[in-house]
Amino acid sequence: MELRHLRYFLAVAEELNFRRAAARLHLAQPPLSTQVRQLEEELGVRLLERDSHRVALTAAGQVFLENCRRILRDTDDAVDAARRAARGETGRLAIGFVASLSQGVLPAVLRAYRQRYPDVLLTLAEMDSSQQIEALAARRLDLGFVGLGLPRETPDLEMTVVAEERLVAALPQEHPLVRRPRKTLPLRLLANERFYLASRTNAPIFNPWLIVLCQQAGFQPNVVLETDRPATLLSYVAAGFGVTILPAQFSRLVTPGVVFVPLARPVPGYRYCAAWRRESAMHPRMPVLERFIAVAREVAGKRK
Amino acid sequence: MELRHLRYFLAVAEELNFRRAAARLHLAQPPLSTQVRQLEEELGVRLLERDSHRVALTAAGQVFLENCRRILRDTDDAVDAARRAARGETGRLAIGFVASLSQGVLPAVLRAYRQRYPDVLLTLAEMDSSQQIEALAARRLDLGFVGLGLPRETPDLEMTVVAEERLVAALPQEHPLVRRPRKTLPLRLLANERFYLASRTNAPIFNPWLIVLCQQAGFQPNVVLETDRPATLLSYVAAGFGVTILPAQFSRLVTPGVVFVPLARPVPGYRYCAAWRRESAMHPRMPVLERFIAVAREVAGKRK
DNA sequence: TAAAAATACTCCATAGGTATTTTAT
DNA sequence: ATAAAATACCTATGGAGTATTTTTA
Repeated sequence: MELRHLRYFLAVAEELNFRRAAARLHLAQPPLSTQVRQLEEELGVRLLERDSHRVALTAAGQVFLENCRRILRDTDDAVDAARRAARGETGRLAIGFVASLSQGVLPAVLRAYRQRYPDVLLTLAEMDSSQQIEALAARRLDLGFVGLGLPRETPDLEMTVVAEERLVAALPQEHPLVRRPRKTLPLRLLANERFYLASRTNAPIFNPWLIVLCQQAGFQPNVVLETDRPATLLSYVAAGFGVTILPAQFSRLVTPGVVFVPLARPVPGYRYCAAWRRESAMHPRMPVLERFIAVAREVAGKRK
Repeated sequence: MELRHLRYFLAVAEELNFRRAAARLHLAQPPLSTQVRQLEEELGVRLLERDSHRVALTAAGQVFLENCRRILRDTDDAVDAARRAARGETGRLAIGFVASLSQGVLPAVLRAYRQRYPDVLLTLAEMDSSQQIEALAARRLDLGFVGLGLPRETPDLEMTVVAEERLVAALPQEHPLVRRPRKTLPLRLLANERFYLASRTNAPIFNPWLIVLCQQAGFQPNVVLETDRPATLLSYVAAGFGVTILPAQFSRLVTPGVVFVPLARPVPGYRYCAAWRRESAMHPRMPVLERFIAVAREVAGKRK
């Protein structure tokens, strides 16, 4: 039994006339009769009563007709579903992101993507950058939004920058540098300070990257690691224990006794990127991912 | 696109190996490759990634695979459903019956039928015999349980007797005939009585039939028609207004002042039958009906 | 180099066409 | 007599087989 048999039977059952059904199928009448008869023989069931002037469905024919309609509709739908999947319009995407992006590009990208591809099921997971890189390799994630640290080459990943944030130094209110007239602070002026950094939040990407920045500015920073959140670091700064450097968004964490000063050029901003597994012959890039990357690039580009 | 394409793709998708899939399909490998490629070309979508050592599903392939499974299962089910319908195991039957059969053969037949053909949907409607005959012609009923009166030939119906009930005369307690020693009463002894008959309950089958019986017994009965129920007739009898004749089941309606006496042979019993449209070339008998008739005959035969 | 899929070609089964017969009104 | 489906027969498309090449781990 082939779909042809179902299509032919459907036409005859709807027209109740072999000649018209054949015309509708762009077919001569005799082969149509042959195929329908063949179908009946395979089923071992009479589907149509015919005499020379009338064609009528048997009880079995009525039952089969309804099923034929459904099956033929389902095959059309299956073709359509496959095409949509190939176009990246349906499917699943598992996406990771670092917490510090949850108020940045990420919502903008997600909004734009969901609007264009509403039938893709997105799974979001907040994870730190290194967890994401591991999860990408393990195929638990399809794409991760991570902090871009040392541009260490990860040969199995591709990435694109989606956001860049200036760095700000957080200084105690009474610190002499606060009284400088300039709005920005050259990094090298912090050479003798004690740096408080949050290992849990920023490790392992941000902290090494910052240390390299200091080295490029001509000094080896005196670093104290606190296994805690940025807000905690700021209270240390407020207490006058030292200074810290953070992406600009954390200056929203207004803290009495703490003054935020943007770092002067040429200190670069801290960059975030989207990362995904490099495609291979056996694992071509998933269409959904392809589309997501395109949207992410577009939205990130607009925000620059 | 034909079912062949789906079957072939399914095999490859499950084996993830063209050679093994071909073997499973009792087919050589090259035609299998050809067909799968043909399917992909028709869809305009790559379903499988292949290299010389591995075959993997694309996202679209996964979507299509699930739909293929469902469609192929559905076609098998459709074949099965058609066969079951042809065997009379599924479908619908609209059945009519006269009220006086609702405690007779009818429940027995229905019980036996439902047990053997639980998937047939029965629609039951209590109607008098002539309504049923009309409904049969109008195809609102497939089978009717009716009283068998004058065996007037209805060329478009076939029927089979399913029950026969003796007739009883209902006499006032003080009637002289009650004092006869015999247990049964010859009909001709009622020649001079006034007959109360229920036109609503018994017309149009029973009453004419009874009148013919009287004529055959040698008299023209003096008939009073009451548009009412048997219980009402019996109260007239109790009041001494006249007599009535009823199928034996109504002697259950015990009424003070009324005595029931079975009529003597050769007066026949009143017969009920199942009736259905005669089959024609264009309207062969529905399989469900065929089976129902067989069960009805069997159960009616056993009860004799 | 080896294992697997793709390609090249050949063949024949059968879907589909044409001409005609059968059937029922 | 007519209209429709069935039958008979023919044609040719394309599905399947065999032999071979290509590909990549």
